[in-house]
Amino acid sequence: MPELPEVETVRRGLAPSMEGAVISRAQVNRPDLRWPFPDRMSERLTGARVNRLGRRSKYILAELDSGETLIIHLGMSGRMTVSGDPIGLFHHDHPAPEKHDHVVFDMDNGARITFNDARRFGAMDLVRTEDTDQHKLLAVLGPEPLTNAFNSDYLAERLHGRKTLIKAALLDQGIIAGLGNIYVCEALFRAGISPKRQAGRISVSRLETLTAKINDVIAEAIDSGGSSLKDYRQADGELGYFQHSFQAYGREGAPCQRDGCTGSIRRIVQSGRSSFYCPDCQT
DNA sequence: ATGGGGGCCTGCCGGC
DNA sequence: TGCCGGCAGGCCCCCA
Repeated sequence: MPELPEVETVRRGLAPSMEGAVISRAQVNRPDLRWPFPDRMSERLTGARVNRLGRRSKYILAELDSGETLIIHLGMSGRMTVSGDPIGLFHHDHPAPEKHDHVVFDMDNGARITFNDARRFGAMDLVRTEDTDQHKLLAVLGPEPLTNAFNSDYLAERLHGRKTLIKAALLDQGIIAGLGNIYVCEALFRAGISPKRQAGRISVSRLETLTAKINDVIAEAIDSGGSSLKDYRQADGELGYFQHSFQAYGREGAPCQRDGCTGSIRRIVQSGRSSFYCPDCQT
């Protein structure tokens, strides 16, 4: 599920309940997700105050006053939902536990944060906060959209000479961090670039367009997620990801929405993943 | 170095 | 109604 905009939406949803609050109880219901949890994770989290909730790419970073940072990845199916009342004005019961509730944090403000992940491709780890950037999972990440480091000069340099498909290159978190299959499809559609084009054979001017469209689609998706935050606390945890309307992703057979284009969206499989694109206007 | 493909898990959906 | 194959928004790791 979660690419950068969804993870940022989750972060914003959790922040009011977690920042400044102490984890009074950390319930860990199994020894691992994708990898084993760090040693004594529950003990290291219990009693710690969350100074700040940050994000790097698709990772949520909970900076603790213990000097450690909890790194959280949602994988494909991970969800983090809030129940209870962080303001403390009203009494709210917590919903009954559900299947795949693997980690549950009770905060000292009454909020409960539940990490649910059916497929268990998610992950959690603890790292000394000053070593966060050097963590194995984070050290290899490229720049994110919407930062100064991500620009067309950078992209041109990284793609120069690369024979891999542009679709695969944009999914490579070491080149650009935070994109997944959906937003790569959407950005390539907006830029009019075929997912089948070789990464190193795209003109600089088209890479400028691509850079701008990546930034646009990510910013719009974050805004869209943010606009649904008022519903964040609903019991079903629905974040409204799917309210975002896609122009290519998932629209196989549907007419292309680009002005003047009479083509229709096709689905092809590239390196085992679906790509949705318009063969008429993405070249 | 680069790239392609397998594998990790469970749930859901469509077809028979 | 039940079974089965295919598919899913991620990412590490192994191999050529």
